[in-house]
Amino acid sequence: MSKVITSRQEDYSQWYNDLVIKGSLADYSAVRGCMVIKPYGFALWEKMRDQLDKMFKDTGHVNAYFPLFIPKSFLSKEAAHVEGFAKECAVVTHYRLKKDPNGDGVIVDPEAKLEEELIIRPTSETIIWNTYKTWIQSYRDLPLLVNQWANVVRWEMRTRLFLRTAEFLWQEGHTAHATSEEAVAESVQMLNIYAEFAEKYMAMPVIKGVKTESERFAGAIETYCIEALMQDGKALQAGTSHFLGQNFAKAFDVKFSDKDNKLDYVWATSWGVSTRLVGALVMAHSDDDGLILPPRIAPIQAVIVPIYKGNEKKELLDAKAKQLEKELKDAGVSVKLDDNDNSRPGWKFAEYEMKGVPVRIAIGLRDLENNTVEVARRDTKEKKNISTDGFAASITKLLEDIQQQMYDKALAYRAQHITKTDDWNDFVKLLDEKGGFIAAHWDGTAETEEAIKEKTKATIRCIPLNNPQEAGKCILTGKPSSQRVLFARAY
RNA sequence: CGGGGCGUAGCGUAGCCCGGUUAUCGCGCCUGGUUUGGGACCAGGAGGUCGCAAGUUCGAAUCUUGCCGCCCCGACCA
Repeated sequence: MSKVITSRQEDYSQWYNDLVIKGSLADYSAVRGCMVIKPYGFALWEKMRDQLDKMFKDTGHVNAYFPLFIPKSFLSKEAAHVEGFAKECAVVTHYRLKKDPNGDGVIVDPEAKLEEELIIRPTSETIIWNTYKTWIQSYRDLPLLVNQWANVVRWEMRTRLFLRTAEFLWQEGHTAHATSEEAVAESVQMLNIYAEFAEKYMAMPVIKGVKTESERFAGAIETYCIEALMQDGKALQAGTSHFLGQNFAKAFDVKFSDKDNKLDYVWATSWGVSTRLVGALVMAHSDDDGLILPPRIAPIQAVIVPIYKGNEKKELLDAKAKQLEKELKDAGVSVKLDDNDNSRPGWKFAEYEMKGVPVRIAIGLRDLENNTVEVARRDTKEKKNISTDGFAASITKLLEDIQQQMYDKALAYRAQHITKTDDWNDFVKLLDEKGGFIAAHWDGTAETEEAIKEKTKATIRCIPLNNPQEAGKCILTGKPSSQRVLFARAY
């Protein structure tokens, strides 16, 4: 027993850390607040990235790359934007080091001070809109649909692996449109893509909604979001899509001529998801034995473990295992045959459970005689023997079932954790004892939202899209309200 | 930045209160052998600036002071 995971009940935070570290997703690094994404964790991110990238391209977007550095003056051009990010920007002030004349090390060369300091991008709206100014002249240049995969830096006071690190990987889409309607439609389209990705691939149900003014992206007119629910009852924002109006076009003077040769500012969107999704995936599904990964995102979908006694029929067994591996590969399953002789089957079983591999296939001498294998699924721990006739089809079907059942389970959990209440004491009690989303009336003011946050640490996660309208009274102030909004404590 | 915890081999730790041979144990690692249907066993072996620095002392992992780093909780945020 070399790897022990803290149970969720004992310490949820520690459980999460254990999973990330012991599941080989990431390591702490020598840099405060930054992590090393290990190969297995990166493979997971790559699976997400590749799928999202395909979905972006299928909707007409193209990839590009903009600089890591942003001139300081750019950031101040959009007032709300600078306000939102100023507190967490890393700044480059010099471009050279030199030998320390008083010691062995190096020091910043005071002679090499930059004329204008550079900000490490916390997001790229400014550098991109500064560039778009030169790309856009006419309505024929629109829409401009660009995405970039990049790293960004936000100097957070307190960090958590994947959920909040000083540097993280993400994609940021930045689009320009001729009309407001078209830009809004783009924001909603991307929100739908995120939701589809979360639900179909990550098996993680999400609620689509809009943010209140105080939770809105700095510089946006409207922020759309998908909100997911974690197993400890806390909400997690899994993706955002912003309708930016003409704010950045005005700040960077990006105008276009329409068909009637009239000049107008262009309309913008931006949208992003990050490596935070890895953290969401971990917390949405996993258990006290390790990760549980949905088949469509799992780097390894099935692992084959041969079990032998000495060298008896070992060649036959090896041949059979290789044949099964090939059958799965041919069927498009990402499979690993673990015939490493250094660790024994029991160790391998535990290890692949830790890593969340959806399906484990064990084959031994008994199976060889019976033309069977033992198949174990990670999500339910269920084991059964199946025939090797139609093997690949059985496994493919099983992977689909697991994907579906993981989603259904998460959906059922969420359904049980959206609670309506109209009573303040009940509201507080629900937050403390049950968790999850609480659907309650709100008078629509930022003051009330802030007061609720101070009293309960719960924030308005979103106002769901197509939210039913219903007359009621604000949960805190009793003032009239026209709809319920979703409150939760959040990551 | 405040509160709490911690720093001893790759990982997890004992020893510290009450200073005294060669710093404990487990896992992992290396060599050889036996094993393999739920984290194997035997034998041998390698591996240490006890977080860093100064001080007290004949003598410091242990006492004193300062510093550094990490984790958890809170304020900030995705």
